[in-house]
Amino acid sequence: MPELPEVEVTRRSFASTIKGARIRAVRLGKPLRWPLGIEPAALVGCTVGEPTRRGKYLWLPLEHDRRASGRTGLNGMTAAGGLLIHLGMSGSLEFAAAMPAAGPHDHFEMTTSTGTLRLTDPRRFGAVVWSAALADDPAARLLGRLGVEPFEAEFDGQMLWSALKRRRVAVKQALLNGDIVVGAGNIYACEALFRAGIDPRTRSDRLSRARCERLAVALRATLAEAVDAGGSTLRDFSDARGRDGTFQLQAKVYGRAGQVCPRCDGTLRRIVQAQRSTYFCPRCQVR
DNA sequence: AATGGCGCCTGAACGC
DNA sequence: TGCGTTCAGGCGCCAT
Repeated sequence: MPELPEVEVTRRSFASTIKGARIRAVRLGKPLRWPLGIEPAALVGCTVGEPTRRGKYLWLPLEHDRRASGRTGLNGMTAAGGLLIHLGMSGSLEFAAAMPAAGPHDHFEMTTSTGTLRLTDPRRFGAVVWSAALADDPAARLLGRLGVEPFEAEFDGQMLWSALKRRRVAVKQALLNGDIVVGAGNIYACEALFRAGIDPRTRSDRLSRARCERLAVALRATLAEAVDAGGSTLRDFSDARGRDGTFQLQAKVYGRAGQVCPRCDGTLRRIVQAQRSTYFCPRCQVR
């Protein structure tokens, strides 16, 4: 499931090769979570800038190219702005010079001068949305509720503590919410809490400042290690060059109910919080 | 403002 | 073999 590491790994795998590419054609498959918001033909002729990431979203800036002639959109206009991309639950991007024929789960495809970018997303929780600017709607509305980036200096134990002390939900849910700090989905929230020795059921406002410090460090380290491992490939994630991730092999608790805790020899458990599986060690993760 | 629950989707795994 | 059920979970949205 694409969380911050998978999105970042994907970004790095095609950022430099797509930068500067001229869009030649855009085709859509079945509807994704939200409509594109612009005529696909209006994107033709734009040049793709450097892809960036915010939380689990990717932003592909599009620029006008003054030298461009040829195809234009409605009223002779081409679209600048950019594309906000979310991989949802089952999405992955591929960018390649030669692309096999589109399959039934390929729902967005953009042919450019240096290769084709394709979004494959069987469950269609993902989205590709055009926005005139990152600061304008719809991008602004989608990104507006997001918390801080975990690798920014602004995110630290103090900041986490002051945000959590106003919440009463379980700390696992607070992490998943993404309005305090972005990036952790179910896998990395579980792993970070294990690393910090914190019971995922702990009420957010009951965590001491020192434990928030540990959690902030643990979350950062977990996400960084996952990026280094190329993300987690549980089923079908791979980066834009088709490379699988390996973090699932070094996960300490996720998906390991019944196994021995790698730290204390207790038995790992699976519980359900907010209709989602939580994996943890009831012995060495304390409230 | 914070919180809990719902719905969107499809494929895999499972029980009968 | 075939069918129905459950599960996977990101996240906007709604009601409370």
